[in-house]
Amino acid sequence: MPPSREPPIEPLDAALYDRPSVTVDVVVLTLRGGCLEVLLVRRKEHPFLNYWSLPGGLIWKGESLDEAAARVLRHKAGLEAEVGRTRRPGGHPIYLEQLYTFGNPNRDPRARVISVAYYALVEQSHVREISEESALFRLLLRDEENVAEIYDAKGKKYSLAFDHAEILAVAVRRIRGKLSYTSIGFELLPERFTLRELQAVHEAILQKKLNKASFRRKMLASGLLQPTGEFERGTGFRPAELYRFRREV
Amino acid sequence: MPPSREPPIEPLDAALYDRPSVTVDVVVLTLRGGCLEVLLVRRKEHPFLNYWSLPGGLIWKGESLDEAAARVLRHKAGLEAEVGRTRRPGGHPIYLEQLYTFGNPNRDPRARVISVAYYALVEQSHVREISEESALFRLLLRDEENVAEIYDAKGKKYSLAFDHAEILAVAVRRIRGKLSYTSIGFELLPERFTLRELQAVHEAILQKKLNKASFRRKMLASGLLQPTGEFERGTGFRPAELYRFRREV
DNA sequence: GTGCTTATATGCTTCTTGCAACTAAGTTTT
DNA sequence: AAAACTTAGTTGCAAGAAGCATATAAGCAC
Repeated sequence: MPPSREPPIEPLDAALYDRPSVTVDVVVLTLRGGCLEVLLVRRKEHPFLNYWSLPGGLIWKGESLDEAAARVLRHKAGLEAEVGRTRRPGGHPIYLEQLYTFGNPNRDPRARVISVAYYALVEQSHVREISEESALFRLLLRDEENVAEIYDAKGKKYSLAFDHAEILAVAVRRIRGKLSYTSIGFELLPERFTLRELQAVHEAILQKKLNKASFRRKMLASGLLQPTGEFERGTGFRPAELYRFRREV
Repeated sequence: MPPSREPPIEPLDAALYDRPSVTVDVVVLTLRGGCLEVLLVRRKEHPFLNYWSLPGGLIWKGESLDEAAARVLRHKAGLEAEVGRTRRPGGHPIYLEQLYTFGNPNRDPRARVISVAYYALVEQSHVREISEESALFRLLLRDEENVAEIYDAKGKKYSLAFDHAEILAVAVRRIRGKLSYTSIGFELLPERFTLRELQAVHEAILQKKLNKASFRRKMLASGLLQPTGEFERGTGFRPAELYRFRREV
């Protein structure tokens, strides 16, 4: 039997239950200049007026969580995505996946808000800073820290609204973990890319230098790369071969 | 700018928003007879009256998701847990961690219910079938399938309430993934255990045989094991040494 | 052509993993 | 008591993966 001191599992009246708002927040990540960057939007309301925050919104009736995340991505980042993996007009998919759910009772001072966080990996050229109220920021996660740090192009550091710095930390850790046993590393690259670019993606996510020869051997042996026979152009110096990610063998 | 055909991100009236119930469901896993088993409870209400389901409950006011999961575990499984990792009276912690959030609009036919799923790993001797309305079932996840299968001791297969078979599939896959780069393998064992038992845990989770010599080498080299100098007793045949999991080096 | 830079390949060493055979320590059988 | 049996634990070897250094190749500038 359950301990007698505890309240019963079902409270006698509905007042004990919570009926929270549920939102979806999306971590849109891209790679620029060898660093991970995240798309943030400026808040126009209290609390955290004028703070930068993750794009997000309340879920709607009849909409799944995945659909809500895709909608937020579409409206606040101008990106078409779907959890399976859709192809955008350009032909390259956007990777979108549920990350974690944040539900501490006081994470929003106004009311109980539970946020289901998603993350999206987007090729750099497709992230547009849709309005003056959205921008890309450099993302840095130090070892052992449970919040990520955010910097603008000038190196100025920012505090984020709500628990969003914590959400970013969870996102970076998740991506680091999945890098080795999934193919998410390709999601930040255009359809055709060089091995050097692929290595840069891995190095940015893991925040450490990798051995060139080993990296090439492993990638080529994985069977995930399809050589296109084409090469970079106008690089100065020897051009690298372009590869394509081979989905499904 | 966002496409003009889409509704605005913030609907004009609140009728578009959903204000769902939020519940926590807990996947309590243990190991018995070389198989993963899961604790299920029998439903006493419609829908899915008399179906077996995951223990769960609505979140309460002022309670975090982690706390709600621990409360469900306490009341419906008689287990003390906390997400960090607490020690129960016996001295062994219960591993509890958020798994994934399920929010399809029709997963509960009565109303919109979003469920934040957790999973707990429990040493076999501590799982009690608390009442006649709870029991352990064998858990099997076939490759490529997106729902898990549930069998009782006689080998009879059951259908679960709601999307709970899908939740179980996600749980098994998550644990499989984390087995190699975390120490969750120890959470299903008592404080002192043999290498053979540890290997059995890994084999049950991965559902494949492992090589004895390689497994031993890797485990001993990991530095996670502390020999106790003590040995099994009354085993018939040569007794194996007992090891302890060394938390934090 | 030379010199510079980056791409790509190769040889070597080290570490890991899988496989098989071996020794060790108990109990049971004869 | 000795032999047989079963599981615990070790060791040697081969195949594979990963780190490191070096060599060759291909483009550009001069």
